[in-house]
Amino acid sequence: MAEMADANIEDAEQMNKIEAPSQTPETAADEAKPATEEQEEPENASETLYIQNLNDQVKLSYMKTTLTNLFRHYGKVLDVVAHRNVRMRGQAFVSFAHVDLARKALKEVQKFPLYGKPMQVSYAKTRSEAVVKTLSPEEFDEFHALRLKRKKRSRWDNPVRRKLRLKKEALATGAQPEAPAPTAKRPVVLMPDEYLPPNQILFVQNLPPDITKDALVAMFSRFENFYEVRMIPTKKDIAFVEYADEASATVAKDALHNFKLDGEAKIKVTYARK
DNA sequence: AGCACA
Repeated sequence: MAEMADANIEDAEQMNKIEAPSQTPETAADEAKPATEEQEEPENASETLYIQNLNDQVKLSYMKTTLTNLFRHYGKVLDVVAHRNVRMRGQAFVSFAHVDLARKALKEVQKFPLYGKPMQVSYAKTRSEAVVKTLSPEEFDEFHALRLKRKKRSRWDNPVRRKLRLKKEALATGAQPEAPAPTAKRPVVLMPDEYLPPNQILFVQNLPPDITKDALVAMFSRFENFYEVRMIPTKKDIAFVEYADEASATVAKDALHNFKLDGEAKIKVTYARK
């Protein structure tokens, strides 16, 4: 346990040597510090991570769940906040109870390609409500006592909002299993098929089990730049269909996704995992 | 690019 912590600190220092922003001393005292001093963590570290470059095609609730699951590897996730308005889309705030957890998460998840886009992770500029609430309940209560006095039945305190808020609080403080220390350098998140990045290979699911390869070829070769259909002997309800390029695959995918083969169940056509 | 929640 102690050894692990030490190893992490070393890692953090090595990372800083490569990636830490250049120091800009603000006072003469800072400037006078010996240059031999060890690299320090950036001073802007926060319990909350600010994430940019998220795929805004992904439904917000889905994105929040994914982020919660992704980041719970590093400690209890207090809250995930994201909005879809113009200014805020593609961004999210993920809160932990300790800066150390955030630091480790930042380091390991940086550039992680979520839904096809590398996450850009930094620290939030201000403290999150969820963090204040857990780390300094008095401060939180004081703030809210004031608010409630001012706006008894405002748009932030009507029954609908209240229900939403309670749900959110349940999520923030809720019983998330204590996460074990991460073992892999990169976290493993299973991407839903629908959100996989483009691929010249398509993944076809929910095929009727008696479908023949010829039937599939007939169906998919109607689209330009078709290359081949591959089936798996043991799994008869799925197939892979390859095209010469992503654009061609995309045309076929869009045309055939949810297509009813026997007037029966719809087939599912998505990009294959790379 | 863009730092919210209260």
